[in-house]
Amino acid sequence: MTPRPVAVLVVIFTVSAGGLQVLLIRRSAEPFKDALSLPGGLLNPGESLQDAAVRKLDDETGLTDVFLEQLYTFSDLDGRGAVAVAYFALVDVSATHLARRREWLPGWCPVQNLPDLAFHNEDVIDYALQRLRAKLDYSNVAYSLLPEEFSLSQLQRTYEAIAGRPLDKRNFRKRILSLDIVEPTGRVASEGRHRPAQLYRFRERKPVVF
Amino acid sequence: MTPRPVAVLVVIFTVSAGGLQVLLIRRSAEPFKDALSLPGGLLNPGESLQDAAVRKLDDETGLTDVFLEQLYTFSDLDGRGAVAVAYFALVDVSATHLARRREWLPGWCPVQNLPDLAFHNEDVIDYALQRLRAKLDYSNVAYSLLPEEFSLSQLQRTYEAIAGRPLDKRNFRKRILSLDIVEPTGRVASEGRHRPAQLYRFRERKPVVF
DNA sequence: CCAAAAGTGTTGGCTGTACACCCATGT
DNA sequence: ACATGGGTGTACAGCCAACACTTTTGG
Repeated sequence: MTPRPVAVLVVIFTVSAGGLQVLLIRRSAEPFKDALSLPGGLLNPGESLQDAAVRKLDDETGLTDVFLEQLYTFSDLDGRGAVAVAYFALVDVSATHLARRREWLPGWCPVQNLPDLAFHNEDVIDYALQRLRAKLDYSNVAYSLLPEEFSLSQLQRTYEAIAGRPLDKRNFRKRILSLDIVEPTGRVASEGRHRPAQLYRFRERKPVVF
Repeated sequence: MTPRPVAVLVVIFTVSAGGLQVLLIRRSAEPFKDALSLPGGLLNPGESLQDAAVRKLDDETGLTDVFLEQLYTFSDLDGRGAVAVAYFALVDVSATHLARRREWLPGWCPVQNLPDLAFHNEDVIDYALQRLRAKLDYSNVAYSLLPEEFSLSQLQRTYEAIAGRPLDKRNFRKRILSLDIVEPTGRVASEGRHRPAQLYRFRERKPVVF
């Protein structure tokens, strides 16, 4: 048993409906048939871990050019044998095209009140959430959760959904602007029936650490 | 090739001779026979990743109760096929008993001026060093690099060896003491031919984050 | 004119950094 | 007596958190 099955798991987060959501699928095979779990699967021959994670993410969301990072490698999720390398990804819900399978559809689930999941996948999600919260404080990862153009209020709502608590508006804007990770586009958003908002975009659409 | 060989690698750091050192071995088998590399090996049947890393660490140093953390999982170190899960460990050099094999002995090598290593192991060490430097700033990991009792000057030298730059003595002491991670033992060190130093010990001999 | 969200500054506390001298010991 | 490392305090600057009102728009 020295050569072992190697799988990748992907924790795909998005912010939607004011909350942080994670993508779950319904398993169509044993073990844990019909239980909910994270998307994942075995490596193809010759495939690297990163490639497998990108492939899985693409399968489920149709996206490839988003934040995707290795999280942790588990060897005890199925009790024995298999090694599972977990990744986590951040996607803009408005850009995703969820897979439409004959079997149970994948769907978004709020990270508050997760149901019971196969293979202790709750632990994997908890770990990913910790990492995401930490990275929010010292990197621009949120670029991958929003459309190209967005208002500072939208950005703040995204941060609040992840942090799980309200943030002070003036302090938030001061901090984001002083970090110089976003720039105004010159355009304004007329969406909503309220005062139009200045739109911004991230200077870099790839991970940057402060 | 879906089931794959799974190996663990261990980056074992210590501070000695005023510098940060890493444990290297000389390979006795192909590929890269006779090249230097990190210690590592395949998982035994039924063994978890953590268990394999602990076993490897014990093989090389005789230590088991030290800081050991998963680092990253590589799938391209040997060009193809094998998956290598890297761990990193911190040991007190005065407590280690290096393995004495018939083959080439393991030995400490300063992380400044590493030689060429098998399997791009330099990259693994660089990554581990980044992580170590980061953790030094927000955790008590240094507990695993020092004997039970130590002076604040010793602790400072340890921090300086890892950071790679001198630190201000008064600021260092203020910070460490205000973090409340160490406590005085009441004993003093008469070692050296100079003024005796107050000895301290870590309150927790396990990882704590600030 | 009302509801809803956008936008905007100041203050006080805390934290991190720079900086220099005296003391105890062994040789 | 001198060389070596141990031990100590202050002052300034930058950062973060708390806090409330005005403006613009659509309905």
